Amino acid sequence: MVFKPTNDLDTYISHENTCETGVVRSNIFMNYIQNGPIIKNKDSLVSSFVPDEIIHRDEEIAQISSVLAPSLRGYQPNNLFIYGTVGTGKTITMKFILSELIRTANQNGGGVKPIYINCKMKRVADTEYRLIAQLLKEMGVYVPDTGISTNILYKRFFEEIEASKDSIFIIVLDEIDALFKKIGDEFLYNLTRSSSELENTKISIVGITNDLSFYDRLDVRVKSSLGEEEIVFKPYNALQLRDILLGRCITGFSAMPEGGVINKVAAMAAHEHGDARRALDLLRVAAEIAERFNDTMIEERHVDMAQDKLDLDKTVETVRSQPRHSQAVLYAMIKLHEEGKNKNSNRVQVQGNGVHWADKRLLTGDVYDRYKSICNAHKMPTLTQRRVSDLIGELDMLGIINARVISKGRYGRTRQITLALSDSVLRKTTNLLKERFV
DNA sequence: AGTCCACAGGAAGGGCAGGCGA
DNA sequence: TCGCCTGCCCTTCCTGTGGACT
Repeated sequence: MVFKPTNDLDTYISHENTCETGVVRSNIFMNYIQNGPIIKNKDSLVSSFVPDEIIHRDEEIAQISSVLAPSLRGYQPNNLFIYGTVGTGKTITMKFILSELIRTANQNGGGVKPIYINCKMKRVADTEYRLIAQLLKEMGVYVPDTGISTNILYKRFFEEIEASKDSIFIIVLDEIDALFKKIGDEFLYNLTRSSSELENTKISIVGITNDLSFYDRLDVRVKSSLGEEEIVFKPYNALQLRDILLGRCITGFSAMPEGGVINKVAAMAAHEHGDARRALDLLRVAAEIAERFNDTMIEERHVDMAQDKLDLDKTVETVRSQPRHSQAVLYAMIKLHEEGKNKNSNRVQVQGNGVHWADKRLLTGDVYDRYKSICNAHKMPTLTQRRVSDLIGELDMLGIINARVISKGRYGRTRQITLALSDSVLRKTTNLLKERFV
């Protein structure tokens, strides 16, 4: 059988790693070498890549630079908060500015020490202890993962800071809202209050967040000790996204995409709140798919397939990495969803138009009952409803389900749950969970 | 207006694994 | 080795909620 490229993602995936005979060939990489890749420099096609020039962010760069510039003269910059939705270039702009700041500081004798930490990284800075430990690690100080009290850790941290005489530390906390959600704002208070007592060095904090209401939720005493400045990054529009993509195409591809590809990717990403990260992911995956099809150019159909693949990969991987009980809860929802669908389709056949098409909304109590029966069938201990309620909340936060609290009057308050998965993603997820719970 | 239901969700604490320091 | 510290996962207890029902 000769495999012809199609627009069907399942066909693509199922043939992704096979050959005509199903026998593994010894020259499996030959096609890649012979046909020549579309991708010239993959690094420049990922969202974390910091290019030499940041476009469409001149105003923001000027604003942030003016806030941080006093550090070059030995003065403490104001604390700064940067807001903006996902993929608006906050992180990349900040990293660009930090590299420029270091370069300029080095030319002028040093003294500025930026530390960048992503607070969303699991087991890196998702607790107060880990945050301070990570700050110390960034300063070259070994810290054990556990075993030391947080107070002692703070003490060590400020001792290290003080030892760096006449320096200005700029601590950039990316996704600071994630840390705030976990541990509150005490760490901000501790950092700002203690830093005001330092004699030889100074600390400034730059918080980056997607949450525009973040500052409003801080405690009053934290707000007063922060005394912050704020900058909001607006979403990119389709034209700006197109410019960004064109820039990355030049550095990333040896063959430019087909005519409408860039516009299509830009339009799709602009539709998703001007998300440049999504635009780059789409373009990169489309290029990878085109290469695997041995095509010489990225076409619009590759972009459509990339869109499906990104959604699929993200969700299935998320489900795969969940704890077993979370998977059991999700499996309970999928089973109830399937049964509801079948039941209603039968009823439609029997009763004609008298019954509405599948009511796919599930309730917490039903999900919990089914979850318990799945646990019993697999000899797993059952978690309490309280805990399962939290797991449902986590699945909601991950975007796998939509859960909304409703009141059914005297029949109580509950969560109304719907699956937030497309058909192809649901199929893959169901297969994955069936393997775990057969 | 008061009652009731089926939870939601906050707070507190238990048990566990693992590291540090005396 | 032991006590103390941590994070993590979990349970128990409790109060709050909001719309239907009486």
